[in-house]
Amino acid sequence: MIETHHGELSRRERQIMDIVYQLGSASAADIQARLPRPPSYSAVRAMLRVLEEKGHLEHRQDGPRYVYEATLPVETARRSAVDRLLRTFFDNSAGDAVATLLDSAPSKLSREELDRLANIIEQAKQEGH
Amino acid sequence: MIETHHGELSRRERQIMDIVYQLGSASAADIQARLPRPPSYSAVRAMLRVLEEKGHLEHRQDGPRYVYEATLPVETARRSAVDRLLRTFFDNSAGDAVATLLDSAPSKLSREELDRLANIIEQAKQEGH
DNA sequence: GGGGGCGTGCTAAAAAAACAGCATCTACCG
DNA sequence: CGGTAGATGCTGTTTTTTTAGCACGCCCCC
Repeated sequence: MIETHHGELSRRERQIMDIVYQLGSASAADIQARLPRPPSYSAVRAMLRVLEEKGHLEHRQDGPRYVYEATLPVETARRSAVDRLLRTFFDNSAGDAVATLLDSAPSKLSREELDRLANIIEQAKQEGH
Repeated sequence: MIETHHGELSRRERQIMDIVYQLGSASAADIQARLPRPPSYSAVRAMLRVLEEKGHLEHRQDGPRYVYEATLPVETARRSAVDRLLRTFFDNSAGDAVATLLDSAPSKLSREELDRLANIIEQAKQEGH
């Protein structure tokens, strides 16, 4: 079984996986550019190779260079990250998490998004009842 | 400046900080019991000492033993963890994150919680407009 | 009052991670 | 053609992490 990017990864490995998930796919140079206190290019490639050996990443050739992607579907990794966040900081209460998200950055939510969310909630009420 | 528990922590350190945040406060034994593939008791205490030196944890005496807590307020760490999740997996869209939370575990949200969330959304609509 | 259980501090060693350098290959361009 | 730029594979070294072991102190109770 392949682990998700948390829990069993080293510090740099985790940072790299985060970047890959964020970008969708990335070259060694992309990753180096975004790594905090970036190490040498060689170092980055060495870690990419390890992550590939461990099964977390895979690469395809894109012109002259390698482009890496996560082997685990992003939905799976996301789900797992959300679960972890819920467990660690919200005592598994999705409601609390949603509340935090909503009142933290209210201005960042457009009218359309708010409507969409209201719909989802409405639907949940129907089903739940 | 003290870092949050992500980004600059080693694997074990991160696991420990997660446990501490989850429990609120914890003894060395508590932590050992919850660590995956638990190392020796001594090892756990050594890491706690390091985390304290680095400023991530502090301890108080509780009867015969030390009880550790995070120095960073849980709200701060939570906020930072949420931001990270948003950035990594939701392209900074709080709306998408909420949607994921809502339709992932709908049954886990009680009627009361749904009402509460609906209120928050309603309020956000007012303000936003 | 002494032995066991349970806690701590400290230190050293083993294992893993992080890193950089070099050799090589290939494509392109003057 | 050659040489330069940019890519990879590989390997060795340094640093950090992870771990266990040992000595010491305190409290309890047999």
